[in-house]
Amino acid sequence: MTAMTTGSSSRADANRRRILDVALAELLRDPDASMDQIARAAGVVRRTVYGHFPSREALISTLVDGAVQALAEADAGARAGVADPAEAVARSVLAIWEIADRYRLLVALAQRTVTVQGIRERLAPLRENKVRLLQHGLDEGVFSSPLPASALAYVHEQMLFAVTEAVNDGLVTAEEAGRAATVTVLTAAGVPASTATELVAKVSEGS
Amino acid sequence: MTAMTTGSSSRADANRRRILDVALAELLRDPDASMDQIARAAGVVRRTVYGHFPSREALISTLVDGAVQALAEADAGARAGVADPAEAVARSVLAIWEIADRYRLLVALAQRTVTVQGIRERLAPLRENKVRLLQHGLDEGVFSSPLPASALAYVHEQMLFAVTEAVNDGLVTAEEAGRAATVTVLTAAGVPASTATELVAKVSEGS
DNA sequence: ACGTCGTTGCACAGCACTGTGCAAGTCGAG
DNA sequence: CTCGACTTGCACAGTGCTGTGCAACGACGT
Repeated sequence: MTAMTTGSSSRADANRRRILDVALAELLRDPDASMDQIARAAGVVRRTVYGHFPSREALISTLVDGAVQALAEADAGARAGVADPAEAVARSVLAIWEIADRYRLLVALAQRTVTVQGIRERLAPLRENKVRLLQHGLDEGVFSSPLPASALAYVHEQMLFAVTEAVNDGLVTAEEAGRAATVTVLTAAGVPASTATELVAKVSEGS
Repeated sequence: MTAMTTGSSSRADANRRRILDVALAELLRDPDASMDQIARAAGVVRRTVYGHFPSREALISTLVDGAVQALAEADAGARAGVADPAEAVARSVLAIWEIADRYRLLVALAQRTVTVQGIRERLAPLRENKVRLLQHGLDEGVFSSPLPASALAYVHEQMLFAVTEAVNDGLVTAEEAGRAATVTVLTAAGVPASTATELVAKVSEGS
């Protein structure tokens, strides 16, 4: 009774994790990837996936929950106790960039309203935090933009996506991409290019 | 023989145009829209659509060709004979914004590699022009960015998409959106916010 | 050696969509 | 009115996916 279900469940758990991992990668490549594609990519038969997740919807839902949680933690942790909005944005973007995979999954899935309807809802609190931060910066004059904070949040999201795409196409090295994306996000928010560059250099030097 | 095929072909041509129009709108909403959805939205039976287009692929292809052509013409016309890179970008973005529908269709369809494989190829010349323009601006010092010109082009694309989304969600009025998007694109390219605002005001005053 | 649990392979029903064929309509031009 | 074209409604085969059932197989701890 000491290690009760340690039997084949270790192998089973490993399979479950691997299925989730490979599903993330596969859905990233094609948001409409079938259960068969995912199963084969995980080196497993389709029937086995249904042994772990009752439906495609459930699998994706698990993935989405994990992604949202990872993003929320990264974002919250990065800018805890940071007063300056510009620096908070910089830290936030750099932190989110580290787990851009999760982020892209959400963006990709959110565009098919069919699959999972509640992505935007589950992502809403995170987005609201970002909007508040941007608004704060606009109020203080640190940021400036013809767009309202809520729209600026969209721009920031898509910007991360664009830079990720650029990395995929080999236009930017993965190392530079995070800092470059952050600088671009800040300048798009109206922060002077020189200030943004300095800030990002300062913030990312401790990594 | 004077007006030969004027018979019911006028109605037929009208149908064909309406199918294309409504297909644009429908595929914008859901890039995986079925032939039946499109047909019903056009007030027609599915079988009729197949009377005009031999396959779903052909329909989409026609749509893509039209979109690419419209974009190329708008872009080329907008910046003909404009020397300053910043002004050229401003005019180009404003012009493209006017037909953002077509643009969004391409972006949306390009993300499913399954449907039409050659979108990026057909869009390539347009993108190359943009890259050259951005490079020119970087060389002259009008623009500044940690990203290379080719990656900046991606950022610009996604930015238009983000602002369009903001308009859809009612965060920005459609009137302001074009100018706001242009200013944001310019500032993201490193143009100081004040300069960008002035430039856009000047360029768009003649509309 | 044995039971348990995960895995496999196969088969099946159900669904949604594509593309085609065909007979019966409809509408406008001559 | 009548011809010719476009359109409609229906039926059909084919495909690819989901979710489920079931029997056989494998591995691992005891």
